[in-house]
Amino acid sequence: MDDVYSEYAPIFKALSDETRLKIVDMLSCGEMCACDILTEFNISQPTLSYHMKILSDSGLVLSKRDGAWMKYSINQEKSNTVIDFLSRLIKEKDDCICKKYRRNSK
Amino acid sequence: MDDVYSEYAPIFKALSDETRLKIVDMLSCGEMCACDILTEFNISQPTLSYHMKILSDSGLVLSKRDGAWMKYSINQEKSNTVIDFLSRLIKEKDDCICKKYRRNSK
DNA sequence: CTATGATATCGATATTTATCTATATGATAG
DNA sequence: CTATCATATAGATAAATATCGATATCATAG
Repeated sequence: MDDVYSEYAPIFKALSDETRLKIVDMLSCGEMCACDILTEFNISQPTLSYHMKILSDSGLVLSKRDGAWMKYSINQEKSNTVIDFLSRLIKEKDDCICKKYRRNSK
Repeated sequence: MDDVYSEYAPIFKALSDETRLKIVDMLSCGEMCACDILTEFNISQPTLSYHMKILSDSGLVLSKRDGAWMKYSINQEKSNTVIDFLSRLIKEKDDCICKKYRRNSK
């Protein structure tokens, strides 16, 4: 019902860290393996693995194993739903929650 | 330079909490005062004040004093820059950081 | 002025987050 | 098989976050 908020809050949390934002940007041209992503940051391998898990769990990033490597890529569909959600969130809409708090509603 | 990431990370952090997402939604039809927002949540007045500060600091929400009340509203321009940022982030682009990590680049 | 209502700040605290080192697991090459 | 490379998990920890009750500030009505 109004659990769109609890659905999207963790996705924005995934985007709320500069390292993860940069990773998403790095993936925007196509898939990369963890080892190549790692070279760009001054973080340990477990820390990168932690960030990739958060991005994967959020649905924004897809992962697949390719032999010894993990290949990561952007989930464009999911990402677009986030953009749509945010676009709608900030705009007045017919079925808007905010009508509830204004005159001649209810 | 690549501090777009550190510029936007705190904005997504502001959006990473269900209470704050709902507040933004409530503001989407126009301004509301803190006291009216508060009635919709089971949180204390100081907690709401804390959330409103995070939203205001992020730039997503504007605040102005109106007598004893604080009136909050969405900063549509700022919000649109966030949507644009996210749209660009997930898409391939000419000046993309990800080119750096691929053949015949540098 | 002063009482009241609205909001902000302070101090404390439980929880969550980001990070590390050490270690385990998984895959492949020889 | 076993050594090696890539990744994940476990355990520890410092820092950040969300929350509260108590109190301070600010604005207005009387």
